[in-house]
Amino acid sequence: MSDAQPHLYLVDGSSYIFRAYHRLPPLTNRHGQPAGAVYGYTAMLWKLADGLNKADGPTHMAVILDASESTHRNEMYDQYKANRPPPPEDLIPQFPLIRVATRAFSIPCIEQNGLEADDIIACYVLAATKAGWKVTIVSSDKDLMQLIEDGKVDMLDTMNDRRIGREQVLEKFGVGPEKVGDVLALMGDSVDNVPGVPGIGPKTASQLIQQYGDLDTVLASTDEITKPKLKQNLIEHADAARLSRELVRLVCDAPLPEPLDDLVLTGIPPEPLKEFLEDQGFKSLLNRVAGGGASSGGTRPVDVMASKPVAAAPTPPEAQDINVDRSAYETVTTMEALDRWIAEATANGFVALDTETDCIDCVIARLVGVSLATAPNKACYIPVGHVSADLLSDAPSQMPMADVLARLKPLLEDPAVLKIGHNLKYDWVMFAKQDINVAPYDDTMVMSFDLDAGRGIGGHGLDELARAMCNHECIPFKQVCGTGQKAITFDKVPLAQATEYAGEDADICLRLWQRLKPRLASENVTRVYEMVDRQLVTTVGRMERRGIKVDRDYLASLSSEFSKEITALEGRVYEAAGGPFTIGSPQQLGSVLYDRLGLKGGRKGKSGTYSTDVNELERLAGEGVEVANRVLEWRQLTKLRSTYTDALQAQINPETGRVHTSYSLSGAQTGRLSSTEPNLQNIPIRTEIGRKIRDAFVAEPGYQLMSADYSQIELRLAAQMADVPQLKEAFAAHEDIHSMTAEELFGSVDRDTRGKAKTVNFAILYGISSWGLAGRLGVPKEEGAAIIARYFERFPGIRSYMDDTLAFARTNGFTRTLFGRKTHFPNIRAGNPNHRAGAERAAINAPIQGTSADLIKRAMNRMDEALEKAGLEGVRMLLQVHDELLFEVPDGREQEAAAVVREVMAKAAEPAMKLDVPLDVEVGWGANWGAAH
DNA sequence: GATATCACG
DNA sequence: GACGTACGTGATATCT
Repeated sequence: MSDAQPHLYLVDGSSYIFRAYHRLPPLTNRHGQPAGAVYGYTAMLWKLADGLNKADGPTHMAVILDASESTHRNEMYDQYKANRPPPPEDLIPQFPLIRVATRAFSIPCIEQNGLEADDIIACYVLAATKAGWKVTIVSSDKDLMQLIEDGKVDMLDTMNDRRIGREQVLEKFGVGPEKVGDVLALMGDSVDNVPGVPGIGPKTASQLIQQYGDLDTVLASTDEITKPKLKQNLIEHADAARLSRELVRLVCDAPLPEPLDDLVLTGIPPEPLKEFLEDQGFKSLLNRVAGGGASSGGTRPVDVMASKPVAAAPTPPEAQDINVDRSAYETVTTMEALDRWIAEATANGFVALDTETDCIDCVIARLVGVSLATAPNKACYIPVGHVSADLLSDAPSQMPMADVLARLKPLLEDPAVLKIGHNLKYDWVMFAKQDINVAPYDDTMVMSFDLDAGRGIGGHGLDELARAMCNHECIPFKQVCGTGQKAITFDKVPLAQATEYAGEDADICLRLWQRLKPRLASENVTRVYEMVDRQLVTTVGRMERRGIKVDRDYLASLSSEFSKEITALEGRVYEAAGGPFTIGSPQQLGSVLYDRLGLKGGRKGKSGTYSTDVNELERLAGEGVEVANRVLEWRQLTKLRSTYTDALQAQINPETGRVHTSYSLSGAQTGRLSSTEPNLQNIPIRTEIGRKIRDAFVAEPGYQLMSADYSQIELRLAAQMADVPQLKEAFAAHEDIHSMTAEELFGSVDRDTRGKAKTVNFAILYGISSWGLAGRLGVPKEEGAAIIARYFERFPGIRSYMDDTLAFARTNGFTRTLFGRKTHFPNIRAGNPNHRAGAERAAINAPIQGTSADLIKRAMNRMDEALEKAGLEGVRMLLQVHDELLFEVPDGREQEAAAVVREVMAKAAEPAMKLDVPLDVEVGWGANWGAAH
């Protein structure tokens, strides 16, 4: 390359690591320090340096960093960058590692007091172009776009591999690079706190500069401007605009800290690099060095493993056989024996435990026995509530429950003894009812969920895990208690059998813990386990115990109201159909509609039966088929009656008079909670008639129900994670996001375009297809495709977010949320394109839905303490519905409670993370849930 | 136990 | 270029 033109690559290191930090999972290095951004940075440098000797690759290279806090800009304007939040806590330790990484590549790392990285870059650009070199700036900072010159200087955004030249600048700003500074001066920059002119954003700024040529001319021509508000702002803030122009002007005449020729790139000496990669534990990169110097190949970020596994296993770790000897378990019926087990557990420092009860619902269940395990095959069962199996025999010999609990309490609350449970929420509530607060604890079900969500081993139940991880079959509950009519409760199970069953549960739980615990660190899920999900066990346990009051009489009257209407509707449907049939049977209904009445419609589904779902019925109704409407109404009312008004009454706990749902902590693969028996996360709200059900959820006398929900949280997170400036700015300005999208996509905002934009926004979150979108919007598929294309064009970050997420998922078999939660997608590499496409859509959605779940979980974990601190211990958090929390608040304390709740929810990401988008929370209250919205 | 439908975010 | 008609849940009724 002796006579080739030198090509200098200038890497904007500071801006890169911020973006890498937000875009990459929160990985840790071999020392357990956060290293996600460092990893991303290392992979990027590798890729760049690998371009040596390739067409348009670097011959010279340097990394530019910000050295000092204060520069000449602060002398001009003391508020410069004053609003900038401190970096996230787990990014701070990564800054120094950036220098270490750069040195490991033997690439110069340049910083200079009093100059920002942007200025140093400008100086080098000027010097290099004067010498006839080509320059590529590796950054996506819009300030640096001022430096672009066709054929001489371009920019490279390595996150999405995009080259930025004059054309791209024109596209973004509507003006060439030489005028970018004027546009920036008018629009200002909230991140750097460059004031700009109020009311002027990118659109107006660009238009003014296009019209008048430069900033000074704009400011001198205010009398030509017709819009009164704009004119006034330009006059009033002319000085701010001039100051802004100076703030965004890059210094390009400072002396170069290192001469140009010293930046030459001759190749990367392998030894220092190897040493660095080994120290960090970046195994996949290390393998490439070992393969022989700078090699080629993709540098997609892969999971950083601590010491053991080399790459993220696409399949779960293999099962390891265990030997279970149930005959070794002991039935404890004397104080002496109990004390022996307690001493053993205390000396051990940990103990696995399980409770047996007479009912699956922990709020009403009574304790029957407790099992403990201190080592494999070393388990015992302590019966406390067994009764005789029939009227003829006596109850088995056992200690009084009160005595046993009094002895167990110190152990269960001993801060030096870790209590290990499987789905410990259940056991925690059982003991909480006896005034025992089990702590500290681990939960093997939650661990399994955090490690293997979506991994295709089914659920995370003890029996399933024993099978998948240990090739062991647990005694089925059915075998002990029977099924159907003959089923008995556990208190009637003979002690010998009970001991084998219960002892096994504790024994297996302990073995699972021994296998799962070390994987948390090595597979980088410690953070989400410790900071989110483990704490949630007791948070949710407390909520389940509280329950929510339901007005039974009101539900009963709704029920009969619905019944009357249902009967009336049935009469009309039968009349139209020419005879009675089972409306609830889709088969019969289909045959009535399409065969007997001869309506036109399609077959659907493998079974070859007619589809009669809402879409079909609404289509028929639209064609004037009256009976379709009646069936729809009938469906709605029977659904409401059977699922809600009737079922809910039956769910009221006779002891508390309240409904206690059970939240599953490991039910939803994305990290959401799910609610069962009853499901309180799908109480109607979308239709007026359905909303009446919400009015049945009431507050105790002297209390109000207060609802607090995150506004548009998933779209906000999409804006954050995909790093879409327009969306982030719109949220920061509390604009209506669907209107803003409508403006961008269709050029105008009215009811129709806003509605379409809303659909498009959701489509994006769910992993879009042009067919699907077209179907939803009722437009031809070409138009659907065109809208998607326009969306990607207007919000380019979305495209790269999707590409990056899918590439990551394909490489690693899982995705991660901002807090590191993993969701696995075994089908992401499926041969069946249908399965694969499904996995891809789910993989695009999971980080967003999952991050939203992480956030509200963090808020929930902090809520009780925050309320207590504010003197609001009377406020009780009752329900969670994905982005909503429902509270019971003493009359008169609503305002105070709202303030605390809002604060905790809005700051849920902190201090681990500082989001660019605000998390707005809408709060309302009233006598019932319906009124609280 | 599978399938269809529909309630929610 | 084919693929398919949005992501995540749980409850109920009907029919096999």
